[in-house]
Amino acid sequence: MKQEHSGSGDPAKSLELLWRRRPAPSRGPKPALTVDGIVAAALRIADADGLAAMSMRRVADELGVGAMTLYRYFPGKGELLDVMLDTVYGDLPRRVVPGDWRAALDEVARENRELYLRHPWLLQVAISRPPLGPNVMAKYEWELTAVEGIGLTDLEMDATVALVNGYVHGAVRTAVESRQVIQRSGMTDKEWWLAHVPHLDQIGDLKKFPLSSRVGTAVGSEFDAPYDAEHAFEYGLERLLDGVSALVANRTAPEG
Amino acid sequence: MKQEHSGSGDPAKSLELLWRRRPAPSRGPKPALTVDGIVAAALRIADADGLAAMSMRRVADELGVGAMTLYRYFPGKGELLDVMLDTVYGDLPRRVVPGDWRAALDEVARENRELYLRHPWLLQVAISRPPLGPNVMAKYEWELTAVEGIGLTDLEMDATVALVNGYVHGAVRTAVESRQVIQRSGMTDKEWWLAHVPHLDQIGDLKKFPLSSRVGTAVGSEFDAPYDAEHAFEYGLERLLDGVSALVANRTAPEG
DNA sequence: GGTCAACTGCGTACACTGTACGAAGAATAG
DNA sequence: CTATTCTTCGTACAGTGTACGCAGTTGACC
Repeated sequence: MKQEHSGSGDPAKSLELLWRRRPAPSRGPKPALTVDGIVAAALRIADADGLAAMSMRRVADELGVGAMTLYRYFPGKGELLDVMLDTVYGDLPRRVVPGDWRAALDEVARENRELYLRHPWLLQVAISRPPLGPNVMAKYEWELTAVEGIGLTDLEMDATVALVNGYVHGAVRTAVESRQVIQRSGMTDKEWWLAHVPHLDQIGDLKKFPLSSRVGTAVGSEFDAPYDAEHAFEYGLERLLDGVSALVANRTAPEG
Repeated sequence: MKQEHSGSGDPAKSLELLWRRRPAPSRGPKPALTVDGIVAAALRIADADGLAAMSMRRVADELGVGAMTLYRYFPGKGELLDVMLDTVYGDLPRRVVPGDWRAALDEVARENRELYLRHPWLLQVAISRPPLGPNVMAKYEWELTAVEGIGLTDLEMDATVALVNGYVHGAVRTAVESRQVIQRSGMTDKEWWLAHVPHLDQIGDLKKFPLSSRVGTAVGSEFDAPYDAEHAFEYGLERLLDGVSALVANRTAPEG
């Protein structure tokens, strides 16, 4: 996959766009479009057909204008993506679970998971140096709230939130890739495995990989894809929170 | 980022390519290239300039042939990527640490990390349904060895290996993205943050995000990028293995 | 040795991409 | 009324993966 990148323009212009602070022009003709309208069209396309289908020409077509018209509203595609990101972050419920850090982190993980599942193209946008729009800021604040006041340092709070977010990203990416490959190929994972095994055994000698054969077969016969993804997510999240729990316990009673 | 996909051709052809079992043709002129030569050229480009730079035309140029010539050796770009993947997996040392599952899993994580750092383009290829070449098989076998015989079920073994691999993928992706964005923008994260804060405060009122301000400042002043990535990796891996540890302890002494 | 089938290399073409440039027209300030 | 600013958008450019078909080379068979 190719990564899609944010706009690298100057901070002032980007923040103006994200916070909708562009001063209305006085002199020329009235603009036919709005930033929100363009973003909505782009989101419709990305949600339905993926990020690869979201070209500037396609978005322009959706709005009934020429492709270059969009460049009057956004410096480039990167900035459009930035605003799309901040916009979908606005859909997070951001429920706060007070008094129970584990339940709160669990909620953070699940809301992020839902968001990725609703907008799979999010998995493909690079988010180091996120666009600092209102919803990106609110999301980070909400996530930190989950681990505030439980004895972690500021640095550990940030690392923990990043850890959970990274985990969710990876888990959903795997699940979505699996879902997409099933659709594209018209084969389940089990069918795919069964189509390969005979050739593989003849050409590469499966007996040289006893653990892979045993475990691979167990996984293939036990799981079908959606169930698998669901359980992998639950399994990993539990391990992760157990790990954080050990740290929190250590911070709460360090003189032991 | 756009995902790059594997070839979807029939298993026989793909496995033939991966295991180098293509019968040498008897009739026509001798081929001027070899599968290994093409893969080596493609790897040189991908390692140096990234996956986006690795176009069929560029690989062909590197070898001094026309673009379409490559299609005599690979059905398409996807299959070339498959063989590239299996090839770099061959560079893993695959050191076995006997008798200590935690050290063994740690080794798995670190070797995978090194591999991703050496070939960052690996982060962008989708690996659900990996190409079943000799090195892909050996890697999976080696990873399962780390968690064999410690009381986990076959399903838990697979889930644990997948969890560690997913974690490493995510951690390295974050680190590499950060490294790349610093290079492209010529700004460190701290400089970037300091360039945004004044505009952000004026336009969006930072006082509404007290935790973000506090933690963000702490992170910004304490870390520079490479140190940050290193520590984030260590921190997360420790949490993860602590979580697995809790499960293993539970399986070892379940009647407590 | 001649013939034919199989094989290799590769030029051209097609439908895409993001976006630089500049022309044509509309709205308003003076 | 004019000058300025602002809009829409056609055209162009350098890329992408790869389908198609042609020219030339080689070895197998008669």
